[in-house]
Amino acid sequence: VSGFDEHIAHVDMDAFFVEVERRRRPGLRGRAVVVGGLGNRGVVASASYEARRRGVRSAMPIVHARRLCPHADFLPPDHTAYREASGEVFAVLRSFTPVVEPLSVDEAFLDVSGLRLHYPGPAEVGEAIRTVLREQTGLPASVGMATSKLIAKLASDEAKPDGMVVVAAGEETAFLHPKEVGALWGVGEATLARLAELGAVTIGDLAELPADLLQRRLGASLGMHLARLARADDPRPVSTETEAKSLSVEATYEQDLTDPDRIEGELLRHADRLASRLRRAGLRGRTVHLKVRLGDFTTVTRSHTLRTPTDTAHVLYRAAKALFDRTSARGRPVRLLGLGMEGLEAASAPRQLDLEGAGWDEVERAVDRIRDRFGGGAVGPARLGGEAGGEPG
DNA sequence: TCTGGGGTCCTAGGACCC
DNA sequence: TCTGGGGTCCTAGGACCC
Repeated sequence: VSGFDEHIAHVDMDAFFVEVERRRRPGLRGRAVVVGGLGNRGVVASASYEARRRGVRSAMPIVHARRLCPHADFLPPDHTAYREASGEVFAVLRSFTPVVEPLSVDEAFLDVSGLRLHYPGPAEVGEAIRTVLREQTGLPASVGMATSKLIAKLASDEAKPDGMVVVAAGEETAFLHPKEVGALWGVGEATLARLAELGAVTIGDLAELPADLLQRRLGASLGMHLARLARADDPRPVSTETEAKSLSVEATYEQDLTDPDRIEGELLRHADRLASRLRRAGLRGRTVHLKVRLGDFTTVTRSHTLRTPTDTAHVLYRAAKALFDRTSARGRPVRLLGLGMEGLEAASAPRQLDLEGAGWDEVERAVDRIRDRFGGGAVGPARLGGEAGGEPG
């Protein structure tokens, strides 16, 4: 006997940020722990299962979490530590197979077909992944094993926390149909409401609806996608393609901004951070996006496509200011400012001479070198008065 | 309770070209 | 003088995910 059909693994780290904190602060074990922005406008990024038992959830306002669970330890996020731990996790996953598709810092699909001859069955593969992750990183993970991405992902949900679930070939529909439509990847609040209007509560209900009806109500793409998923029809392969399509930075302010000088200063700071990240990634971008959220939470975006791709703060800042002037946000309270870039290409790609931005590339590349040697705060735009600039470390 | 930050993908209208 | 259909690019907004 050799081989098995359940060759797709979905690996999902349990309460990832919390567990990374516990790894270096064992005193946090067994306690309710919440990681998230600590300001008045912060939300929960990760909650331990002790806190979840009290009703704390991801994306919940932190003030709400404090009310539900006042005795929890509340920690600010340390993204540098999480990025590093994520690197350890992915190194372990790639020691099993090169066919790894990252979904986020703490989640991935693996195609383990290549391990068929080395393990008696999918359960042994799943448990081996969990065991090695635990040994090498000290972090708990849940694993789902199945014949498709759709079912493997739902299986890992069921395995949580710190467990493993195999859905055997042939059992997909029986596993899938009793679940609620909201369990499907891609069904959020808005789609849930529309499906409820159609009388679809479970995935089994959804499978009864004709695809063309779903397409009319949900759009061509999502409608067809859901019609197929509900029938357990999911041939998507595990893909190792990971090229970034966009890069962005944004910030929500403790108090809404109204001072135009302050707003320009923040746009400059964003331009500087974004340009720095682009250069570090060896990328240039063509389309600049500005995002402005006003005090009443309405959000407007403006974008502009440059003639020539750029990675300089100078060009980004000029574009950002011009875009802001097109929003009618001037004089109104600003809750959030974001700056993004898409239409990315490798910085090594041949480029036309851009006279307007000429000269700035070299200046800013020199800034990068100084930051690499002396740290992110060593040098920045004069307007910022030395209080910020660049990426940490 | 009052809503983060970093992403991906989709829709739809208008411009422009063939 | 009035009118095709398709393709691509740009822009704005929205849904969704972790």
